[in-house]
Amino acid sequence: MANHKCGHNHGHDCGHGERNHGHKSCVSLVPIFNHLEDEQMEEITEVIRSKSFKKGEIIYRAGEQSDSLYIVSNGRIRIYRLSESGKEQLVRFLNPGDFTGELALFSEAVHEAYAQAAEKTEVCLITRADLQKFLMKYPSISLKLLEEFSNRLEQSEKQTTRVSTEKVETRLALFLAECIESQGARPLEFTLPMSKRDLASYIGTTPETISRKLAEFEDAGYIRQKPQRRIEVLDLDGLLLV
Amino acid sequence: MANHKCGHNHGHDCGHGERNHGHKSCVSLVPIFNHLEDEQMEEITEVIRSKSFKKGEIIYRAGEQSDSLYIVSNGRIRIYRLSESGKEQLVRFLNPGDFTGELALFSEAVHEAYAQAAEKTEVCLITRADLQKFLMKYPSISLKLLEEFSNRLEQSEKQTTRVSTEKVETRLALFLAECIESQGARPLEFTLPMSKRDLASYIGTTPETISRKLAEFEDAGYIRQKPQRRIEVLDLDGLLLV
DNA sequence: CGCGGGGTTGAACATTCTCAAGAACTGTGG
DNA sequence: CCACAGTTCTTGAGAATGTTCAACCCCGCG
Repeated sequence: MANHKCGHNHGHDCGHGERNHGHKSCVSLVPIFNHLEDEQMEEITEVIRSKSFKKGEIIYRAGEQSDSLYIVSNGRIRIYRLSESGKEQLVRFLNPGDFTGELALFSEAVHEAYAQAAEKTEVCLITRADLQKFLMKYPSISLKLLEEFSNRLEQSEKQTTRVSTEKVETRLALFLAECIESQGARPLEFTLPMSKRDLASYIGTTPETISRKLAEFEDAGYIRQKPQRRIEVLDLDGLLLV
Repeated sequence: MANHKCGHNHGHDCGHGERNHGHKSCVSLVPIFNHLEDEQMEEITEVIRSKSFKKGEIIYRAGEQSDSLYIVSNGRIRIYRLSESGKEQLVRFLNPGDFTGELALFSEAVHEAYAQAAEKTEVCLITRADLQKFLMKYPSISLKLLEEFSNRLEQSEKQTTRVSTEKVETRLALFLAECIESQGARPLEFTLPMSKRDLASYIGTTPETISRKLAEFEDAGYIRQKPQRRIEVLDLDGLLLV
C-alpha cells in the first residue's frame, strides 16, 4: 500500500534475465517486502532478476523443479492445475504485486500447478537460497509471508467447501457478489475478471452451465448482462438467496 | 521425527489450564519446534498452557476471536466448515503433533472453521503474542511453519481440483489409494480413518453415495469390505482407472 | 434387551454434463 | 473501415450422475 514510489501502473521493463541493480521495480510493490527499510530493500533488489513472457507462454509446469519465487511486476499470470484424470482447473490469477512459486520453495521442490502468462507479463525472480537468507535475517518478512499463506489457505478451503456443498447456481451467485465487493463499483456494475470459460473452470462447472445460469439470473431480474463482460447487478439480495 | 524423548504414544496429562513448567510434553512432538536446542525449547515450554476437551466438545467456532495456536498433544480434532447455505464440510483431522488456529493468527483474528474434539483430547496452547515473539527471535521456526502451510495449501488446492473436476467414484478411489499409501499396509488392507459419514463430507458427497460406490467397487472385485471399517484392496490398478 | 447411531438400499427426482450446432464477438490484415 | 478467421459464447435435447427421502438393518453398548 505505502511505498509506491515507482509509478502507478506498474509498468517497468526490468531487462531480460539481467540483474537489475539500482531501482526498486517489483520489490517495492510486493506487500511482503514493503514494510522494510530502504536499506534492506536495496539488499533484496540486488539479488533479483527479471524475466518477461509473451501472452500464453508457460512460466512453469507441474512436475518441474522449482528454485525461485516469482513476483509479478506487470501483466497477469494464470495459475491452474490438472486433476488426476487430466481435467484443468483454474486456481487463481496473479496481478502485479502477487507472487507464486512459494509452495515449491518450502516443501517439495517441485511445482504442483501450471503458471501461464495471461498476457505479456514481467516477473521478478528471487532464488530459493537468497529468499531463505533474507527470511532468516529479517524475520518480519516471514510473518508477512505467513499472513499471505493464511489468506490463500483460507481462500482455498472456502472454495473447496463451496464446490463440495453448494450447487453451481449458488457458487456463481457468490462469485458475482465477491466481484462487486472487490471492485466496489457503485452502480452495481462490474467487469468479469476472466473469460466465462475460465470462470467455469474456476467455479468447477462447464461454460455451458455458466451461460445458462447467467441467463436464468437475467430472466429472474437479478442481473443484466452487457457487452464486454460487464454485468450489472439489479438485485443482490435476490441473487444471494438463490 | 527426531527428538521424541517423551514416549511413544503421546499420552500426557499436561494439567488443565495450568502453566506446565518443566516438562516438554507437547512441544517436543511438534515438527515445527523439534529442531530447536533444548534451551530454546524450554523457553517455549514456559509459555505453554494446556487444556483438555471431552469427546464432542467444540474447541472453537467460526466467527470466534482467535488468540492462540492449538497443538494436539493427544486425542483427535475434527476441523470442519459450514458453507454459506449451512452445509457442513469436513476439512481434516488433527492427530497428536498437528496444530491449528494458524489462520486466525496471521490474518483475520477470527476463526473461519470449527474445531471439535473427535475423542477425549488434550491440546497445548501458545498465545499469538508469545508465538510472534518466538518467530521474530528464532526465524527457523517460521521456515518450518511456512513449510507446513505450503503442504496444507497444496493439499487443499488438490482437494478443490478433485472436487471440481472428478466424479465421486474417482474421488473415492483416489482417497482409498491415499489411505493405502499413508498406512503403507502390506497385504493391501487398512482401516478407514473416519466414519463413512465423515468421509462423505470430506469427499463432497453423501453417505448414501459412498455406500453405493463402495458396493460397486466390491462387485467389480476391486476391494473387499470387512467389519470395523476395514477395507482390503484387491486390485489397486483397477480401482485407479475407474 | 432395547436404544441409537451409523450404514444400506430402493425409487423418484433434481442437477449438471455432453455433444452438437449455430451466433456473437475479437482482433487482424487488407 | 471491412471482411475473415478463430475464438468464445449460447442454446437445445438427451443422458449421466448424484441427491433426497424413507424404510430398514445391523451392531455395539448401556
